[in-house]
Amino acid sequence: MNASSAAALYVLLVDDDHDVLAANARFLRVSGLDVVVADCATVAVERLKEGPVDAIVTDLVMPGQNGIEFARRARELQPFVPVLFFSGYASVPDVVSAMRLGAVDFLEKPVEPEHLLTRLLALADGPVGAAHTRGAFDLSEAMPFRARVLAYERHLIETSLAQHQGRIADVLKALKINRRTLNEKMARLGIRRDHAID
Amino acid sequence: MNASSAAALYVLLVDDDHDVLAANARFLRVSGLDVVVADCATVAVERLKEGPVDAIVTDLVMPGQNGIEFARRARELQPFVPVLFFSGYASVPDVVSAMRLGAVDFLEKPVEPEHLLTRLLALADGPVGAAHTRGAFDLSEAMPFRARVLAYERHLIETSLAQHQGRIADVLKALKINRRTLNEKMARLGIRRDHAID
DNA sequence: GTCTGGTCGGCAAAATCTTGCCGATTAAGC
DNA sequence: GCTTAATCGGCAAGATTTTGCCGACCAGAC
Repeated sequence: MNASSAAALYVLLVDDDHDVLAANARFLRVSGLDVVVADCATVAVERLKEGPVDAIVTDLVMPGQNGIEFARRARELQPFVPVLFFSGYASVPDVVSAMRLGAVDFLEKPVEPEHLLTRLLALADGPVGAAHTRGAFDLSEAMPFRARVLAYERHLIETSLAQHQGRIADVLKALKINRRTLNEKMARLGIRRDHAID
Repeated sequence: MNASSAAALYVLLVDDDHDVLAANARFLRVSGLDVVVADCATVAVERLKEGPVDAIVTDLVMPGQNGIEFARRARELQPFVPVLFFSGYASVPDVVSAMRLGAVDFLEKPVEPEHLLTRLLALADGPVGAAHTRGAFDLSEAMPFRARVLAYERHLIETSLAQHQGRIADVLKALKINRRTLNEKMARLGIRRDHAID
């Protein structure tokens, strides 16, 4: 929460450009964060093996192992660490890959230190990787409990229905649910079994 | 709807460019999918209100409501539907927003119909981005319906509890649920509100 | 035509869940 | 000690949901 006290964020900063790396590291440090740097994926991985960090900030494009590869490796070592990418040449597919891999953010180069700091601090309060760690389900406070549960029921049924090409009998077995109950729910939730034959 | 032929994917295609819309729709149809189109977010939302679709493919940039806004709205109506964006002017932040919102994919314009089809079919078998888009909920078929719904309820409650530092009163408001009911559920599900001080 | 497998929906009893009312408990303040 | 705010849980009337039983449909097989 507060970057002032002893609970400073411990950040691993990875960038192959030494000047940028140093500059950013310095800025973050004077801003109260604990920063450890690495100029390539290999070094960064070594660093991760030593112990947990609160966040990883890495360039996407680096000689040797690229950011995505590195992030994948990092996830193996520390499954829940938030990874924040930045890149000057990010293509849409790159960003998609990164986000799928669980990136919590993606900044564009040149990275403004203040901006980076803001994002990092944001990680601190807001339930971090919430977005992907938890799924698109607990979208904010928007929907009331009841509605969400119903939505989930609908999802389960529709999914199972699709998975079994709409054969009720199979869905029944898969979901271990009473036929009458399933029928009732489908009626209530307005689920039609379009998924016809195949 | 079209229940005659196959267990076709039922796709909602949204694009303000009528020509592109028509062309893509045609291609997908001859490829065996069921397609319903909309030339703006408003129409698309109306369509969603009518019933579930298997996937939504939408342009990111549209007059009126943009794709992100639309996706958010769509999620309220159908929380689990996979949303696939495409855009020709996607900026990195756009892609980040989209992915955070649970997009399963992001294509660049011009969209090659074959490519789009491939991505859509990919959704069909292996719930692709499932891991994070959907959360740990519709994992295996293992658990029976009842159990899964309960697990989801538990998740919702625990999440909200954590989000409000264990203050029941706040959870009540957030989830719009009766206090007595929440208490009952917590007792039934064996949820304790440990979440002490921070 | 007749039979069979897969589905539906009406009905009603049984099982559950929801919720208002009320008193109890605990921690913090006055 | 007394008061207030935040929670809990017992109880019971109501509201909903779940299910078994039964008859009906429809499509394909015989």
